[in-house]
Amino acid sequence: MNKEKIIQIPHITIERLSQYRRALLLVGTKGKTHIFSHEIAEIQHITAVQVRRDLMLIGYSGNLRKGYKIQDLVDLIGQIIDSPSGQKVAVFGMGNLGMALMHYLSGRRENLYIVAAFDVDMNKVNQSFEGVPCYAMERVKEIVARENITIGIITVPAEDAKAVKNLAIEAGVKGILNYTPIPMEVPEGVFLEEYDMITSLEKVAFYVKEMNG
Amino acid sequence: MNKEKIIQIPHITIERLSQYRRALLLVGTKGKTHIFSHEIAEIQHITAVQVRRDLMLIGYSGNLRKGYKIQDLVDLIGQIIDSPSGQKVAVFGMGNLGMALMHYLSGRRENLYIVAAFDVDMNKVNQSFEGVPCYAMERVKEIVARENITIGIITVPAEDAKAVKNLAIEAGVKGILNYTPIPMEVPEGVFLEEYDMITSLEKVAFYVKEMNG
DNA sequence: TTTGCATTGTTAAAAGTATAACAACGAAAA
DNA sequence: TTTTCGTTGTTATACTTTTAACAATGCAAA
Repeated sequence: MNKEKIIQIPHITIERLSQYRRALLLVGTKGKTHIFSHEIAEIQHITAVQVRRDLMLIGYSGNLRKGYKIQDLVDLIGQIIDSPSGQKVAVFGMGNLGMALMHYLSGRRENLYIVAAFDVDMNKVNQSFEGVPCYAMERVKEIVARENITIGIITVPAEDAKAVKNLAIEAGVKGILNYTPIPMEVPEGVFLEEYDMITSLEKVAFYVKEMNG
Repeated sequence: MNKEKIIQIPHITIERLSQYRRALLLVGTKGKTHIFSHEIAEIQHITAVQVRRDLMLIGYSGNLRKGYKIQDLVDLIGQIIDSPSGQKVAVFGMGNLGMALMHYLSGRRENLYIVAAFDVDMNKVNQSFEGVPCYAMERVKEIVARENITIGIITVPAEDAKAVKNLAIEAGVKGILNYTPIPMEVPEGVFLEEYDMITSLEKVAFYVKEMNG
C-alpha cells in the first residue's frame, strides 16, 4: 500500500511543474534562495493564484514572509515527476534536429540520460555526439534492450518515421516523443507525445493577424 | 461591417484546425477526396464529436454519406487561420535547430514565407540556406523593415536570447516563437509562443513512469 | 416502398481548469 | 502593544472544454 497520493494531479499541472522547476533552477543560479508565487507567475506568464494552487496540490508549503524555498521546491517537484532511478533516452535520427536536441538536452536533466543515438548514415554511425554513441539502425533492438532505454525521440525524415517508431516500440521503448510531421499510432501501454513546429508557427501567425487587423 | 464572425473560435480549436489541415493535406496526397469525422479523429487521437464540433464552429457542413470534402475543408481552414496576403518569417540563429527549422518549414506552408535568417557566425552570413539568405545580426533592423517581416523564430543560444528578442521586436516583429530555454517578456501588441523540448520530454518521462511504475 | 444503418449537426450535461475571494499568518511599523 | 501590510493556503465561483445524447438525413438493402 505504499502507493502515491490518491489525489490525481491534473495533466496540465504536471506540465507546469516541469516548467516551474526549470525557471527555479534558472533563478537559483543567481544566488536567490527564496521566491514568491507572483515571481514564478510572472516568469511563466500566468497568475500567482495558479502557482499557489499548483503548489497546494503537491502539498508544498511556503513561508509567509519569504515565499518558497527554491531548493526544497525543486526537490519536491523532482520527487513527483522524476523516476527515482532515472530513465534512459535514445534519439532516433541524427540530422539537424537530432543534433540540436542532443546538444540541448545532454547533461541538462540529471534524471534523464541520453545514452544512444541511431542513424542510417554510415558517416555518423560509430561516432559520438556530446559523448553519446551513435549506432546503426540495425542495432536498435540490441542497444535498447542492453541499455534499458524507455524513451525514444524520433527525428528521422517523415518517410522513415513510421518504421523507426515501430522498431523502437518493438525493442521495448515505452514512451515516444514524435518530432516528425507524421501522426503516429502506438499500442496500449506506450505513451505518445507529438509536436509539430508548424502548429506553433501557424498559431503565432494567426494571433499576429488577429491583433494587427 | 465586413467583420469576421462574432462567435469567437476557442484558442484550442484554432490549434486543432491547423493540425486538421496538415492531416488533410497528408491524406489528400493519397488520392482521397472525402473524409469522415472519425477518420480525422483517429489521426489526431481525439474523438469524432470534437472534430464535428470544431467544424461546426467554423460553419463547415459535410455530406451525410461521404463525409467532408477535403479540398473545401482545407480551403475554409485557410480562410480562417491564414492571412490573406501571407506573412513573412525570419529565423534568428542558424545553429542546428535553426537549420532544422529552415529545412523543415521552407516551402511547406504557402502562406508563411521564410525570407531571412540571421546569425553572428561570419561563415554563415551571406550564405543561403534552402534558398533563404543569411544576414549578419547587425542588419536585423534593415532587413525586417525592408521585407516587412512580422514573425521571428528565436533559436539562438540561451545567453543571446533576450538581446536578440529585443532586437527583433524593435525592428518591428509582431510575433515571437521562442525555442530557447529562456522565458521571455514581450510588450503589449506582440504575441509570444514558447516551446521547450524539455517540458515535452519530462512529460513523456512522467507518464511512462506512471504507466509502468 | 419500407427498414436499417452510418453519418452529420447541435443542444445539453459533465468534466476540467482558472479565477476570485478571503481567512490566517507573522513580521515590521506605529 | 496595536495596526498595517504583503503573503500563503484554500474554498467557492466562474469559465472553458469535452463528452454525451439524439434528431435529422439520405443512401442501400430488403
